Amino acid sequence: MAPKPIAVEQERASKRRNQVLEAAARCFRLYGFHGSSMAQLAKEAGMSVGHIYHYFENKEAIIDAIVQKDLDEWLASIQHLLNSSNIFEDMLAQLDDPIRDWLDPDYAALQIEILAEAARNAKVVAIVRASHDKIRDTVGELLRKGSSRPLTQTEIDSKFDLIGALCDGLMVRAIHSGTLDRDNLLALLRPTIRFILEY
Amino acid sequence: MAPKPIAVEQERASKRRNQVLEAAARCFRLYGFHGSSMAQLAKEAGMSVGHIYHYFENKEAIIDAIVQKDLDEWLASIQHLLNSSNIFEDMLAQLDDPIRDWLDPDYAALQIEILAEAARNAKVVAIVRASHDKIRDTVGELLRKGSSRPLTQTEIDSKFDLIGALCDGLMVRAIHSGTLDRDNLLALLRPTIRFILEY
Amino acid sequence: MAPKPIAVEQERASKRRNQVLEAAARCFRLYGFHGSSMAQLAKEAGMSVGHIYHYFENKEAIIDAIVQKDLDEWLASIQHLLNSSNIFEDMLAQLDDPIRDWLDPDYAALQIEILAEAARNAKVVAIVRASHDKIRDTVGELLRKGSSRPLTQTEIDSKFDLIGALCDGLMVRAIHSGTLDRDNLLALLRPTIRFILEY
Amino acid sequence: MAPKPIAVEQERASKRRNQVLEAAARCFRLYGFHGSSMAQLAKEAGMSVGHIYHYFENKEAIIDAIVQKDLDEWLASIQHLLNSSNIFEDMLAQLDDPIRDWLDPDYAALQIEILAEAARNAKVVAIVRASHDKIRDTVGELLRKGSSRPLTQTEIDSKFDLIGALCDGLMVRAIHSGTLDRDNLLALLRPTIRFILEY
DNA sequence: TATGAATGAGATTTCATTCAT
DNA sequence: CATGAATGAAATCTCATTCAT
Repeated sequence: MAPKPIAVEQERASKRRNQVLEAAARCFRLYGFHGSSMAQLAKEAGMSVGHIYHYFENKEAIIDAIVQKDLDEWLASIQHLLNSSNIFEDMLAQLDDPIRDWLDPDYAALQIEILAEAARNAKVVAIVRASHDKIRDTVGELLRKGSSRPLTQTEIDSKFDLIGALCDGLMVRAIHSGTLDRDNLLALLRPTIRFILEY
Repeated sequence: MAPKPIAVEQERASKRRNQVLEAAARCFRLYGFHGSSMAQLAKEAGMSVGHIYHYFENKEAIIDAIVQKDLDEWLASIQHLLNSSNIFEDMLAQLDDPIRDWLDPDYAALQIEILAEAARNAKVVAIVRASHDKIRDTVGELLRKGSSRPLTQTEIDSKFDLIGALCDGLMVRAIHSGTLDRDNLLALLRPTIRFILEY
Repeated sequence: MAPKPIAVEQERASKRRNQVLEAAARCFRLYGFHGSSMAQLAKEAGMSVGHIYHYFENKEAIIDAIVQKDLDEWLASIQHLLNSSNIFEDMLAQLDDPIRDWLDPDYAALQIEILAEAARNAKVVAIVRASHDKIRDTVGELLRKGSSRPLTQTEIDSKFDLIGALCDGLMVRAIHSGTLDRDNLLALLRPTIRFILEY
Repeated sequence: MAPKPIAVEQERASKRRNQVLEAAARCFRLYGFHGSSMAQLAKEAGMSVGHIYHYFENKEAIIDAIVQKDLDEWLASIQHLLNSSNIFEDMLAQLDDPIRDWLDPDYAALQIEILAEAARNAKVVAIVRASHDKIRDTVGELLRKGSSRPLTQTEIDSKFDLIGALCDGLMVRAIHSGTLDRDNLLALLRPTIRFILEY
């Protein structure tokens, strides 16, 4: 019989790849990169161990793909602010959703896992830094556009890093605090970020 | 031969235990909990693999002890502020040293490793939370003492969490940013913390 | 559509089979029987993995076919000497070409691979021995025809085995000597073979 | 309790290493380097799989050691001829034992396995060539000493290679001939080698 | 005829832990 | 107190073979 059209094949392959990535994300969240075995990934993905290797060269490649995907989504989520006419107010107004993510232990667990891997794995740290640089550029532009006065590059950098540190830090505390009171936190977070933005 | 006095024996044992913990800390910083083998720990500690099991029940116990030790040192490092007469000013003045730690990639790597483990390991998260609660109490008292007006518990909590998030977040960024400009950062960090303290 | 004539079909099939065998020979030379995967063979043959199984029952069958083919070619290459009127002189005069083969590392590698397989694989050793017996018969006849005096069967056998050993041995040395000086070797090889022939 | 004397430990370790090598030689003879699994080696050596890795870095290291050991024994077996006063006659007289080895299918199988590996494995070919060069030097000296007339280096080389080819070739034929008549073969081999030696 | 997705067994290697000495 | 030989389970990865299309 004739082989199927290429487009159909590719779509199918891409679906399978995603199937693996989603299974991997679940496993990695629960057990970490090195705590998740290929056998677990395979079971979770509903696929044989060997077949995963049709889509990914090795386990490392799955980790890389997960990290890349996660950062891409992050980057995409701030792009729309570039078109805002009142950037700072929009940022502050839309703080709720990201905060929900950062304080979600599942989400936080994967972020921390990525960080821990980045601390020792050259390939992963390269991926993280490349994305981070893009985010820095994007947010830098947001800060410049939204500011009421001209900012030097070092001012932009320190504002970016401090706001970033607040976000990352909340994520960290989502893990080691028993429970955080989100509303209570937001009540102080908002004025603090405004303070930094307008400093 | 006459048996040695018990006190001497115990001191010796305690020394050996620390020898292991210090070796473990070095390994864990470099390779992570799961990337460090017992053989590596033994080599680094100048001791046989089997002998480590005289001092620690298993690898897990070493991890627990490292985590506990790290948090104890953290806690100890803020105790002296309780006796200060001008708490906020002292805190801000003494920000340099901790910042140096947080931005040190080696130090940061171990903290992240602990966090990642805490995200999945019930015993470790219990240790971290117990210490965290003590720190929360101590810092809470500092905030109460140092504040110019009476604070509600929720106010104290949010201030603590936000300042804590800033610290933790800087550590995170020490890993995924290439290099951070410490002085530039401090120039904005100090007023931001002051803002939170005095809010 | 009308089915194609059977002969055409068969010729096509035979072509495809050879395509696989030639690809296999290339792979086996480079990586050995067990170092070549079916995926490699398929790629080299410009054919899908699954399709190879239309022409060969399994990998073993490909190995068998390669071995058979190689020996058949060997056998064919000495047939024409049977018609020679001056057998020994023709043999000695035509020594150059086979020597070139035996000293060619690529050629030698496949022969050794076949031998190594024969040492452990009953089917392969059977194929090799069957061919070997035919070669023994053919060369035996050459020796009888070319000899100036009547030879006993044991004399023929030992002459055959010793000349054969010289050829096989040169091949072996092509692998483990860095480089052999072919001309230098021929200068002594020719009189030695003549010595054996005329003994 | 006090640790044992180092010498005793080392002897024990060396014994264990040999235990592995002997088991490996048996397996490799029967199933080849790549046909023998670490599990088989372990079983044959009466040792757990993991423990083999205390003595050898990996499977490759075992192969290398086997190859080296085999060649060392070969080299040792010809050293005593250097002290002979009638080298050629001694060589011819002592031909029986080596011939027995070369025609032993078990012995031959391992040699062929080594060759096949050498044809593709850079490390193994280096080991083989290094030993081969030593053998060439030793035999070269034997040829020079035993010869009745002065020999050029190229003459020595071709004599060495041709005699070597005869030996290697007999080994090859031990595998692919059903059975060889050793006495019959020797009756022709001896004069042939004498012919080469005295050419 | 032709594809390549899919499987699952098996290979090498690592490592926490135990135990005889 | 001290060693490191020894185990065995589990991890990653490869590959011959099958099968739906």
